[in-house]
Amino acid sequence: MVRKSTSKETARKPNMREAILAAAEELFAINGFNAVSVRDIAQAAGANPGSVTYHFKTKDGLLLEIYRRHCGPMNLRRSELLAAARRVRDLQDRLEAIVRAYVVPAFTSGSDLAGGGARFTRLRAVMSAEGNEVARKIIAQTFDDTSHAFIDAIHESLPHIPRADIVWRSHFLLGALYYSLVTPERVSRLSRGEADGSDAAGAIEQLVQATVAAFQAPALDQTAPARRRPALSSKT
Amino acid sequence: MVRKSTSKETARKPNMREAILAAAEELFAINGFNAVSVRDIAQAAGANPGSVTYHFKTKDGLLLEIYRRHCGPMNLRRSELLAAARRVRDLQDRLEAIVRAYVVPAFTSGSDLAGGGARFTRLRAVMSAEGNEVARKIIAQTFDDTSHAFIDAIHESLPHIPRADIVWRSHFLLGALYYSLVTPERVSRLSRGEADGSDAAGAIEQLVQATVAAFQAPALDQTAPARRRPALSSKT
DNA sequence: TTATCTTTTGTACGATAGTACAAATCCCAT
DNA sequence: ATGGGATTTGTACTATCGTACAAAAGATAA
Repeated sequence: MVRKSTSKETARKPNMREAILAAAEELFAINGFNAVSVRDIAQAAGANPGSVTYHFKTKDGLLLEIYRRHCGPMNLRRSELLAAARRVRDLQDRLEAIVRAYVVPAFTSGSDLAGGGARFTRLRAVMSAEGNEVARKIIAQTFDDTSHAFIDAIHESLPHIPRADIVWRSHFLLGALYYSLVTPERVSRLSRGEADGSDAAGAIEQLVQATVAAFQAPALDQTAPARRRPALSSKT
Repeated sequence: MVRKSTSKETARKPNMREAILAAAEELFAINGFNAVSVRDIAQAAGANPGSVTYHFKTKDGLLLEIYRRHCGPMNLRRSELLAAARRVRDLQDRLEAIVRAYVVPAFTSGSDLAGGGARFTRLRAVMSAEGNEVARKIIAQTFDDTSHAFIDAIHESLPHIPRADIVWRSHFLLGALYYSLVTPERVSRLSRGEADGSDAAGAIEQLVQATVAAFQAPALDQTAPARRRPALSSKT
């Protein structure tokens, strides 16, 4: 409280560790884990390569710390919003509130961390695509509980839909969410400027609206042997 | 026709070039571009590292050739299916046919190439997440036309929905499609075995059903200033 | 100030990356 | 069979990777 920072991003010397974390987060989220070297991170943070080793021991350790930094606040925020959503009476409104509780923190959580949660969610998307081992372990540990909680909540508000269908649809939701953060410029390009893929609020509204409708789609009758199922090679 | 191959995957010496392409495609699709070395590819193909340089000059050239190999057949198949879908009279059925025309080739095209198009689509997903430059250029050149054609077709069958909304929803479709191919095991895990994420036919049905519903969702009224828009920091 | 602990710097090492290139080998028309 | 182009092999070069580690610098309490 006593020491005021210069309020510029070139903070004099409050925490080199934080600078490295921020730089790594940004670079990993944009270029992936493997394409970014420790030297790249150090340079972006204005630090020495050896300093990264000192604070985080290894490159994996650095990624691990990034996850640790974000997972807690994000899942906490999700839990709060989910709890509130569960109390919504109208089933339609409740479903929307649940979806919103899942989506919003992915764009905005970690409000104290500059840049918000969107960058971290993008990082998760990229790590997922790269099949990063460190990320995979943390995800399974940290996010599966949350995912199950959301799936259960959605299932409660849509009792006539089989759980498997809900899992699929929430999977699609996560994929859509990830992809929106990975290539937002594609939306702008394909819409010829009518939509802005980088506008978080707009993306959230679109995503929530589309996803709620997807969840409400009729159940996929898996007992009936496929009404019509075209193409697809006959074997396998 | 005269020469019969041994029908084992260790084909004696038909085409080392093909073996390298197949190995690279598989490794890139699973581990990403940067995590796979030319030596890894050569070893998986039973070839010498220098042989890769001989056939494809550079690692980028190898990736480029993979794209060239698949883009043509896949977009051709999509065009055929889209043309057929456009002739469907019932608007509801037509929308489903259009979505199916977009999704099915992503899982199955390149029928002559072993493994089908799912591997290539997964590769595209991973390259997209990694922000691969080579991939980005080819995508913009090759897929934007196809994407616009589908968006237009969907727009025709849903004239009351703004084009921007349709762009967003087709973007979500692609994200969901990608993610389904990147981490199919997540579906199996979260559904506790009730659903099989690796079952292409099942994934297609789920994806089509959910996406059609998403497209049919009410238009997002963007003139009205946000019915209710919670959370999200007030600034920015 | 001085002693001690923390942090940063500079540098080096071994491993591995992409690619180049000459030699060896294979394939096939003549 | 043989000559010649296509292909494969083996190896080497340079660059960069992650990481280790000793020395320098900075901070803190006595």
